[in-house]
Amino acid sequence: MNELTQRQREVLGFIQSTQSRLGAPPTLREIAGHFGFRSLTAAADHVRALRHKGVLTGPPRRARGLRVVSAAKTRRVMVEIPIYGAISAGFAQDRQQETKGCVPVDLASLGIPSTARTFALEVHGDSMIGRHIMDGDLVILEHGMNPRNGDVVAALIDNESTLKTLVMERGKSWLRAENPKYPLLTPAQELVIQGVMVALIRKRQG
Amino acid sequence: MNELTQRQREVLGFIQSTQSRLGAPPTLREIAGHFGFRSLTAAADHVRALRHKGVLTGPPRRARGLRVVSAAKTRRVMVEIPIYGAISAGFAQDRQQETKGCVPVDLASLGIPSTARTFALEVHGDSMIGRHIMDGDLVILEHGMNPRNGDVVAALIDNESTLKTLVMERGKSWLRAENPKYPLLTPAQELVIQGVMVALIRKRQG
DNA sequence: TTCATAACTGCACATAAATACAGTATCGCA
DNA sequence: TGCGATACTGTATTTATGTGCAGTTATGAA
Repeated sequence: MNELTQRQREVLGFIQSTQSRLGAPPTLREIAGHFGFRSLTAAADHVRALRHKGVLTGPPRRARGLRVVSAAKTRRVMVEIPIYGAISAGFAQDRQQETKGCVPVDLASLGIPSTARTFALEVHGDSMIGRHIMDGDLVILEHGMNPRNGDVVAALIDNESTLKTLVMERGKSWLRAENPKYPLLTPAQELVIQGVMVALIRKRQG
Repeated sequence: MNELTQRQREVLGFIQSTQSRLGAPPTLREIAGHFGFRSLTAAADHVRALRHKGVLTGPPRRARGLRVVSAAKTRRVMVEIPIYGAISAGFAQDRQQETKGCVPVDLASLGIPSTARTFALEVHGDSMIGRHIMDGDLVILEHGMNPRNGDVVAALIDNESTLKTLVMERGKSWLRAENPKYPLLTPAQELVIQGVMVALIRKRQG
């Protein structure tokens, strides 16, 4: 009953990110514009559903009157940073339970578009040193994003999340490993692409 | 010139408190209602004055379009990101005027300690590729921080901010350039160290 | 004095925004 | 088969909101 659909999660995520980015929730027009709706009613329907399910509130008939209810859970995009390899097969659903570490990061403040499917990986080892990704770096990824040729993606190999470079050639996709432990090229179709790298954060060693 | 009157401070305070309380800035009517103005123009005048004095911004003719600028001073550390080379000799004082680009970044959310002397540089070229710092990366630096051996620091060379590696040996400090354009080693005493790198942010190419 | 500015009142107006209403299409379910 | 929910298109209507114009009062500087 209280479950949100995929689309509703996307709309809620957009409302949240707009709130933290601009300091005010979006209008129905802005929601419709962001998702490409040609009708305001589409956005209004989603907002009505989110209101009905209790995750949105606020006075009616007021400009930018939306308020996200579960502020503690959802006001900011909290990126979950699992220890290397913690993400396993049942990705989308079980993500919450399987993360061992969690660091809150406000991606909107970085100008990085963040949705409900944004997550992060802490890099272990020098396997991606060819792409200048170092041990200890934080890689921000987006699940379900359409990758482009040369993008760094996370794939599930031997029950571990591994970063690879996506290579598209003659209509086929390959994953180029920068880690000698694995074959240099792997057909992308055989693997689950967990996410596409959208940003990287490196901190000075404490 | 830039001083706010007592009344203007009150209005600004109300806008700020409404923003943090409700998640959106107030409308002119709400401002007028709170202060007992019987005319909207009173509120509009104050907002116009606050805009003119630079503490308020945001798009015009938009519902709840006000945005408080002073966030940089009070709430969040907004990091100024000058285009490469924009930082020149008069560093601390003239920083505001000389920045060409500016991106607000909430460093606290990254777990990076940020002070008034935190700033950032956008990296141009591959001169720091040896430290896996790529073209287009955002380097967050701290001015006045005590550097450690091997830290990446920004130094002023030929009126440009240049990233170098600090090497300490036998009580002496050297700057190791990763850029063939400059001598490999430079005595650190002869140069002004503008800041020590504390973090790095890399975004996916749009 | 005159002028500028701050701090308002009061009204009119254009538009930004939310909402209502009437449909269409798909899907799972009983 | 019908029903409800989801996910939309398209149009119209009402409300909310920002802004413009004209005028008042007070204060302080030229």
